[in-house]
Amino acid sequence: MAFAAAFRRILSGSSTPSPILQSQFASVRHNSTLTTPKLFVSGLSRSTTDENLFNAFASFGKLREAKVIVDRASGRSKGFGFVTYETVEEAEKAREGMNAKFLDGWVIFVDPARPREPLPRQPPKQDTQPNEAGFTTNKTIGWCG
DNA sequence: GTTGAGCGTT
Repeated sequence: MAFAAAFRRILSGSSTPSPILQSQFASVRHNSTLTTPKLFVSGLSRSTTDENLFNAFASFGKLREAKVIVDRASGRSKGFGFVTYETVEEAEKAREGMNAKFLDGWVIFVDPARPREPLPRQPPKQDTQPNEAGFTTNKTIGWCG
């Protein structure tokens, strides 16, 4: 029975509203806007396909992509998928509207997806630290004879 | 045939 596991997942509390644990992606802020129109939907049924995901999230905005990740080896669903909207507001509405909701008999969890493709216009600001200091090779060794 | 944390195949 999928309902038992679903309720178990509800009571497990995947979205724990801890004010201390403020992650960049694991935060469920009711008043904040998402930074990406891409949503990560987990808790899907193993029978849920892209069409089910699309039909479940199509009511919140225009979907660019609704994909359920299926295992290439077995060809079945991995139990999670991704939903991409046109705008982040739609994604936010979808997240607030579909988080911890039922889909195909299972409770799904909607969260902002992690950036899989690094934007070519937005390079990760990684400051290159010049490690030149502290490694001055002392060639004052004149005793090597 | 089946059992539940997670971030995908372009």
